[in-house]
Amino acid sequence: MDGSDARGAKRLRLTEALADLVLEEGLDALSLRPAAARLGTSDRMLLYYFGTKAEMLADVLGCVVARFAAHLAGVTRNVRIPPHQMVGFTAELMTSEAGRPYANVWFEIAARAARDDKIFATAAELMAERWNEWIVRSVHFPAGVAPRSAAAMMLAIVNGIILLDSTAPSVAAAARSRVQSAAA
Amino acid sequence: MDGSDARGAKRLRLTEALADLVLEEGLDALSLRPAAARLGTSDRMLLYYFGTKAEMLADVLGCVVARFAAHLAGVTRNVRIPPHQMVGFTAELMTSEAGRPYANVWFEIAARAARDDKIFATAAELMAERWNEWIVRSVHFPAGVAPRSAAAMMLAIVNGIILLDSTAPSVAAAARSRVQSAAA
DNA sequence: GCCGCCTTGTAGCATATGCTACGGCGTGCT
DNA sequence: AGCACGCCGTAGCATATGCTACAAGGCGGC
Repeated sequence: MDGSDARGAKRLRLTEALADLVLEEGLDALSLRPAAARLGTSDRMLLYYFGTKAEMLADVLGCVVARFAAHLAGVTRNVRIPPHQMVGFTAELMTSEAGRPYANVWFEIAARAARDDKIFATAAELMAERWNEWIVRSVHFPAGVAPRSAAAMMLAIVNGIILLDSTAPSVAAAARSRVQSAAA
Repeated sequence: MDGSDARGAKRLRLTEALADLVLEEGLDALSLRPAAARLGTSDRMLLYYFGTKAEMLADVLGCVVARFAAHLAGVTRNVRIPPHQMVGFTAELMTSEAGRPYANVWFEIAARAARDDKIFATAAELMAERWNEWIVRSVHFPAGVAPRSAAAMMLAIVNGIILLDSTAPSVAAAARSRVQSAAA
């Protein structure tokens, strides 16, 4: 019984290891031979366990999204964040050392999703959805506002800030200062 | 005189054509042989005029950024947009048929800039900077607000919205509705 | 012991990619 | 006419990439 499913177990372990790799080096690190070398195996094995690179990619993306959701959930375990602090809080979270890897792959996934790449599109949608749900759960919205819409707005602002933060830090800093004053 | 600089002129024409290509198909379309085929020449010629692929990339990115700035300027020629409409206006602009190509390459550039890719980093910074300057010029900010910071905040929100729009349309729609009500 | 299956290594293939070497063609200058 | 130089095509190289073919080793069941 364990022997029959050992393959699945190993596939999962490989997926986790590949997710580590992607989170610190980006999607380009998923080339079969280099990636396999990092894990101490061969491209031959990756194909054996995943069948095809596309399937491997799908598994790894799913893993990354799951980890991201778990990461978010872990940060706000039993904690509610006041609405006016959520944007700043999340922006800080995503630009911190722990959050940057997720932000970076998020950008890569989103960029490819924008070209009609189905596998990235589904991953991106899932990731954004999870992210938004997390905001809904972590913020206590005042009565009268639609949580999902308000959360989406916050998510958009956070996304914009971290995107600018990765490209034009001075512009991002200007935007952040604005968030500060708005929150006060 | 014209003969001596014919090379530079042709290089510029190639750059423009490559920019067209990139804007409609993405950065991956810049592989030498496929790109050259699209332009009716050979990879040999691209190397001849640009010297190296890296230089070609730099030229094309510069061209794309310049065109983007020109596009923005053209839309608001002699027009000022009220502050409370700028976010919605720009979001609409970038998700329109004319704007999407710019948004898509913007995401690609930003994603690569986030990994320490210098050439993309400089292009991304320039593009964000130009974008922000355009907002500063196109909006008449009330006295007492720092134009650059306010523009940066708007830019962040727009970025977030179009990013979500390309990945999770339903979330983006929720965010947009929020912008509408805030503007009213 | 032997057979069969799961796992894994070694080679190889077909294609793609950036770049180079070499040579031909035409134009303008002397 | 001859010659040099700018332009360009053909081949080729070295490497990378996804994937396949073949075979060897190991392990459990009969």
